[in-house]
Amino acid sequence: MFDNGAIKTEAMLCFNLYAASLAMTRFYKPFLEPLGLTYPQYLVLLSLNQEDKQGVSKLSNELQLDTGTLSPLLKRMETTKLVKRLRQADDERRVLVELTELGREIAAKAACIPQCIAQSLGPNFEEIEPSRLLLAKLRKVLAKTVPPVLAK
Amino acid sequence: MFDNGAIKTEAMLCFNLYAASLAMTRFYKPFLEPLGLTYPQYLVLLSLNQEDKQGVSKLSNELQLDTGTLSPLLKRMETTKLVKRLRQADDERRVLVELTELGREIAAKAACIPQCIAQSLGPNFEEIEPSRLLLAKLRKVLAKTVPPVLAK
DNA sequence: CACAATCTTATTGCGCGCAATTTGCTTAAG
DNA sequence: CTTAAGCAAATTGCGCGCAATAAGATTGTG
Repeated sequence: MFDNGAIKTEAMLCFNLYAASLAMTRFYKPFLEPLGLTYPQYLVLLSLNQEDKQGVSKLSNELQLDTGTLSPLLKRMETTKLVKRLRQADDERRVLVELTELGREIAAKAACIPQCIAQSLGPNFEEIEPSRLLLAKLRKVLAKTVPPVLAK
Repeated sequence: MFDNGAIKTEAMLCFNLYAASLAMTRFYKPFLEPLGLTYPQYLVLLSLNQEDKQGVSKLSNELQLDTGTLSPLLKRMETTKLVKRLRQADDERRVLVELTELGREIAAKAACIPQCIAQSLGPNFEEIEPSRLLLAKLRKVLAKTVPPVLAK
């Protein structure tokens, strides 16, 4: 109707990114719930299935989540028997996170979810998937660009 | 080195979306903090600046956040004097959210942030911005696709 | 009018994200 | 050996997201 000159959230990259990410997490939920997983737990499981016995800081670096997020998350995954946490013998500061047998089973079941998602979205998925490369680039650029308010 | 056949998070659309969204929110933080805003509060402010006196459910629909998120968020924005909440006279169920004078001032200051971000990212931004349309599409497709596990 | 069904918002509870601080361990320097 | 500096993980505190539930207002039906 009228346009008061204000920015439309719809027209902003950041809002569409934010809303799309939340929508994706919601979409995964019915797939993950039967497996007793939350979305970030699912990512941890995948990362460990790809490379087991990572330290907390390795996972932190891999998934770009800090220890304030990961520590309690891993504790919960330990109580649900998905992982074990063990102190590294030669450096007791480090904690290695290892998949249990159950963890590997759940990871195996979870492995097909991305294809399920893709299939659910049908031809739309083919159209959208190429944004993955742009998002990977965006994520890296954002991570390494110095916040300019602080620069100098 | 070795590839055990497991999925790489790096290769997944959903992970890149998730990580990029978090990275974007982090990137916004130093711009928003001086204004006393969090990222979702910033979105609410923009939405109200675009159209004032929206009901809670209108905002919910606009930003795709539910009332469990918005109710306490709006309450916090009321205590920081950014908005006022008033019951609609002819339907007391409804709550209209209105920008205060301060709210409009902060919204005005916040309006230039996207350009600041774009400028900070330099030529990378031009490369990445086109993903906005794909993300908008993704968000809509995800919202209206019936979760297939539940379908039938 | 009575009263059930519906609608709108608020509340509760839990799991993130993340800044700031703390704890325990390791290494470096005197 | 001692002590300071640095590192890895955990804890604390707060603000989301969101499911589930509740509370209050309105509408529809008899």
